[in-house]
Amino acid sequence: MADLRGNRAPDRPASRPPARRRDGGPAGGGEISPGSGPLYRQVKEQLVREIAQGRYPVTDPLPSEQKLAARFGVAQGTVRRALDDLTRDNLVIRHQGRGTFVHAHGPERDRFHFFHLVAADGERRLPASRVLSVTRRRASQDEALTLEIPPQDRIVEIRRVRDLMARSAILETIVVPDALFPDLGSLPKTQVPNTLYQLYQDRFGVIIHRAVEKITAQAAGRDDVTYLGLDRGAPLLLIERIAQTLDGTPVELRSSRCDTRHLAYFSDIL
Amino acid sequence: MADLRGNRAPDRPASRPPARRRDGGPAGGGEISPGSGPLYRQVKEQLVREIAQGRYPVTDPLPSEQKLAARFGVAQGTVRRALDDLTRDNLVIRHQGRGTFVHAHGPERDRFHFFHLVAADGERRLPASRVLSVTRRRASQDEALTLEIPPQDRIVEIRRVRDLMARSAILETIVVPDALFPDLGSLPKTQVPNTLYQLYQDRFGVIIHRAVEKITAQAAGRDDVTYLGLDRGAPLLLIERIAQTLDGTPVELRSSRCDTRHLAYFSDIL
DNA sequence: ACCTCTAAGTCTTCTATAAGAGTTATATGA
DNA sequence: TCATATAACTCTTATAGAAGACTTAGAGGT
Repeated sequence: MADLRGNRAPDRPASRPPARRRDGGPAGGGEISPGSGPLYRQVKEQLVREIAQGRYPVTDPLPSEQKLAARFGVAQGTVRRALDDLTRDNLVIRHQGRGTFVHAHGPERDRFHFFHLVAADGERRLPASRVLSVTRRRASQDEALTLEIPPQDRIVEIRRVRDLMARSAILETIVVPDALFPDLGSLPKTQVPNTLYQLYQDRFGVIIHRAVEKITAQAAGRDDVTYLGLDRGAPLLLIERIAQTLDGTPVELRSSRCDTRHLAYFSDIL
Repeated sequence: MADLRGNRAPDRPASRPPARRRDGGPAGGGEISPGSGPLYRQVKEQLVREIAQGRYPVTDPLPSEQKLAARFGVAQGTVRRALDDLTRDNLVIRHQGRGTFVHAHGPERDRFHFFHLVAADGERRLPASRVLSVTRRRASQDEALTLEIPPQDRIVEIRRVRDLMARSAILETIVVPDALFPDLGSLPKTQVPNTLYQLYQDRFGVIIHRAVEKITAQAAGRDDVTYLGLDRGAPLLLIERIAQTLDGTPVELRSSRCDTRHLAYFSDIL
């Protein structure tokens, strides 16, 4: 495997990619053989596959542009084009002189990229968490449907309250498939870290790549009164998030009920 | 003006850019003269300036890569790098064989890029608008501050109700500086179009480029009861948007009060 | 003997250039 | 009117050198 250039002769000079153009003439119709479209896109898609299957640990770099170019049988610039695309898709991060790394989760990324709630004073801080419960149970019909797991499959549910500015501000319920996160359900409450995505990544090899959030206004119910100190029926913000991995598999359901008296959701439209 | 290559000799062959590397030797210190940083970034910044000042009407294309390369005295690939950046910043849109155009507003872009409210059934539709009033008045202190205009300056306020699925769903108040939008305040209610950003662009040459939205939950007040048919105190979503032009000048304040019983705000985190 | 600093070397990504291929619109002739 | 060139444009690929970061060998001090 490796060479993307299709069914040409395997006489690659190894040090200098041949000055080919495209596979197949301009008249040909199908061109389905080894992958169609621009070379750089084929390279990109192959790299996405490899990253998705966890081939490159976040601690050490991907093969260099030169190595990848040799492996795929294309020019270094073509690999570079693909890697640039991966960079703007937030899949990898590159450091001149050091190498290219799979973009890992950490406090920074979780705070700025995946956490959009900002205190009234404008300060962006990651809240402290107080875990209420960690339980293992069977998925509801809705949960199984959105997580794309068999009905009645086991899931792990984490409930927690997050404090912002010494105030209980967010009541959060997190649901993940038990199959993907073995032993997570047995984790003691005190051992659940604040930045869960980092845990998913470091302990279970699951990298959260994108998320979709649905935001509505709700009236405070019993739990909201208990844990957030809201009046019954007071307006609160409900954020329902579905988080996905690289290949689009939904792996986490998260509903956050927020007291927006001292808190707001911020969204940038670029 | 034009040539970005600094204070070199003006002996450019016009058809073939010289094979230079950088201005100044590696030992030199300052290098402040014509602009620092990579060439492609200088080209990009120059293009942003020209686009921001409305030099290229949205109807016809920018100069071709070759022309720009000749004008700036760089290679075509360098201009291309700059234009690619502008593409991913949503400033321009490119069509192979046709040309490069300033990315214009229209129903499509307004619907998918700047309108994040989606009906419960998942359908994405731009709502119909019913304009309540168009008035000219003096800016409040807050409004003047966020719009960065002199206090007490004149502004135009548009109030309207937007219907989604034959239901009054959004109560919207829009505030823009009168100075930037002459005669907008005199527009009859029936003449206010649905997609305002297209109007800003086509009639006033103001291109909205990015926006920041702050979302909170609120209790329904008197107006909400009147126009949205909500019960007093019922929870609703308040979206406060500040829209900016290319150069970051805030030009529009928009507050949308949404009945989220049949509507939700969607946010994609990529 | 051991530690510290320095400099060369090597490996990495970044920048700039070039040329040919593909796409689209327009002009031209049957 | 329709087919066919033709011109103008962007897109793709390739190559070379520059810039940055880490490794390692060696000098010099303690």
